[in-house]
Amino acid sequence: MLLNHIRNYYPLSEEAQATLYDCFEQVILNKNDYLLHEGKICRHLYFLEKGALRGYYILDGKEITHWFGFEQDFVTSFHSFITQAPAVENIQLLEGSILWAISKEKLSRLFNQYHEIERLVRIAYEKYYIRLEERFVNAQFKSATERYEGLLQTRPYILERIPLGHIASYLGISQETLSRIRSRL
Amino acid sequence: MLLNHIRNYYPLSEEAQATLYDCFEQVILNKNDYLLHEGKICRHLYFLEKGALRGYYILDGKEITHWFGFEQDFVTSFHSFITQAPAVENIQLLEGSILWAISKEKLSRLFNQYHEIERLVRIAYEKYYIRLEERFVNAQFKSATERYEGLLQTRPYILERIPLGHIASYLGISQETLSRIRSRL
DNA sequence: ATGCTCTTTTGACATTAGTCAAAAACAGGA
DNA sequence: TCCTGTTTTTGACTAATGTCAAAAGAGCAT
Repeated sequence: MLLNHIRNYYPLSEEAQATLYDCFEQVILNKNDYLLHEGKICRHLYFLEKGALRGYYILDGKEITHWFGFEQDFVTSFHSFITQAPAVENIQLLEGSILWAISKEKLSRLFNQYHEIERLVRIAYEKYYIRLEERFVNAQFKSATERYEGLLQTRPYILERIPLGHIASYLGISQETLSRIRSRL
Repeated sequence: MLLNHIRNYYPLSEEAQATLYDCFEQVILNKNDYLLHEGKICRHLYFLEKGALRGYYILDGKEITHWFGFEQDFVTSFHSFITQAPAVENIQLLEGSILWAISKEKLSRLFNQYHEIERLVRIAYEKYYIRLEERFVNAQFKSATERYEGLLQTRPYILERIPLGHIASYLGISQETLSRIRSRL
């Protein structure tokens, strides 16, 4: 699954593909388990083979879910993973999941070994950056209703798999407001 | 200036530094000139030696300024530069400025030539990503007043150089609201 | 100083979204 | 089926922010 994903989406030589694949280790976790707790340093990047999870942090005593991960996503606490500083967020499983983990050290070694793997990650960052830019624009300049409609169009499956409370906080609105938006449509 | 900046902030071999530097060309523009118009493809990355500019797009007939660039920033329309699709945003000079431009083709050639330059850009993306993540969290989960106070603390110079209307839209609030927040503090 | 333009502030009112509390709907286990 | 805990919806009220219009202030050329 992971190997297929790499093969299909990333233009790597056979050798680099195999070496990359060998660096991942399988992790299996249950619903409500934590992949990362606030305050810990996130030392791994994960590929999510099956399942769902969320990143959230606490603001004014409330949980703010700021991203979800699903099948075929690479996930981590980017801030902590990049800086190796303690995480401000928690990563929690929303469903029982199968993941594949690679440590930051292994990844760095791969960068030295294969220019093409570092390129791949550079390009992956470009894509992540663009997506985050879109979300940023949505967050700051679109109304709650528009954000909800956008989510409906681009990732409707989220609405079926995730409790409304998490989705409301992901959209940056209260659960009551989300409920009212839905009843209006 | 550009060369110094590269020397000071990026760990490159002398050879790579020199080659990189040679790929930039100076651009001088006046206040209110445009570096990029909506609909055009952005083919260059710029280093801003002196001056100030903003990226904005039109939403519901209004200009939305979503970023500013100042001295020593690398700027471009990231979305268009990365995807080579027509830009949705405009980049406009807020002051007469001195810039240095490098084309996407030249940069790609440098990536092939020097692994270390591609690494540098990969790392730069990590930094940009983290900053954008912070702005995103601010936009979605902080109040207008908190966003203004944050700007005051982290980049007070913006407030002296940029008209309030642009700043309000950068903060995602109306100019009137910004004016009222300021009078309260 | 005068007039012109652009920027910033103020006022009155409308709209959006948040909060708190309670009711309704749903889901899973005994 | 009934109970229990969780999720979702509804109601009443409040707070934050937006909109439109007008006034005040600043900068600059004449």
